[in-house]
Amino acid sequence: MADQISSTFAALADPTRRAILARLALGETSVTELAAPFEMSMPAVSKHLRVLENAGLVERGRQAQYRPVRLRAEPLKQAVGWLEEYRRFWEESFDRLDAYLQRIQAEQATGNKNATKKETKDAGKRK
Amino acid sequence: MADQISSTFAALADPTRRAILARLALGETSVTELAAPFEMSMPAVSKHLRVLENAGLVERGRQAQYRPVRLRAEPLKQAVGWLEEYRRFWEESFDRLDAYLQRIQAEQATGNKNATKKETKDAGKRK
DNA sequence: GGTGTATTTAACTATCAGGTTATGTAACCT
DNA sequence: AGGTTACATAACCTGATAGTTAAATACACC
Repeated sequence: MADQISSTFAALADPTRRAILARLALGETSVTELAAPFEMSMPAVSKHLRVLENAGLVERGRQAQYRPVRLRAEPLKQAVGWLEEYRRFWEESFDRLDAYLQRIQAEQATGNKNATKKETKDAGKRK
Repeated sequence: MADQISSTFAALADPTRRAILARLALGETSVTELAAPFEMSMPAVSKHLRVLENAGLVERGRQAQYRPVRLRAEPLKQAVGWLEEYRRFWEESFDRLDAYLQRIQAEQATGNKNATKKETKDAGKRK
């Protein structure tokens, strides 16, 4: 089995599974109800649920014939933690030209040395 | 081809690719240097880069024989946006019992209304 | 105890992902 | 021009994913 964060991201890579999680955010429900919106057989949904369960993103209960499914969001926390490391990169809001300009500017200013470290002085300038 | 967010998550689901992105956060570099830490052939790394590129997570330049690779973090923004929708779920810091207690409390308070039409009476009873 | 409902498991198929080796291509370096 | 360096592409293999239909299981209800 893969590491936790890999299986979390893998689970999230499928639109059906993301839709299932979105539904579960409204509250625990049955497999049949989860399956209803999809043009897909029940066993297919059952498999998606298994993937989500293996990733720790859902838990399953037992209640009469029903096996209620419930969201477990903890793994998402870890995923967001990983992504946050990159926040500064997208917050620099750069398109390619900006990036290029910033880079050569930085290079000229510092005599190069750490040209890839980005200096991004006026990153907020877009438009 | 899949939607943007699916291919972003799919790209992030592989540890090699996450390591590549982590390296790129330190600055743009060559394919060979990216490949160095891995026990894997160059073509394998090349494929990973292709996946990252298709997901919009890297850009590639051309500089003599080198084809420098550079991080593009914008798609991560969207991914984190999706995840943020679930933040409240993991911040509620709940184990299953907590979740159960919160749910019945809410149900009692609101006269049931959004109990997922299932009443989930003793859902917290695992074992 | 048989029937209906909810869901899983099994068996199968097709496609995709990640790896390999071998070969091709483009730019640099005498 | 010929060799080396840096990389990509092609062809191939293997295992995992995503779906299917059909059968099995579990419980509720009469």
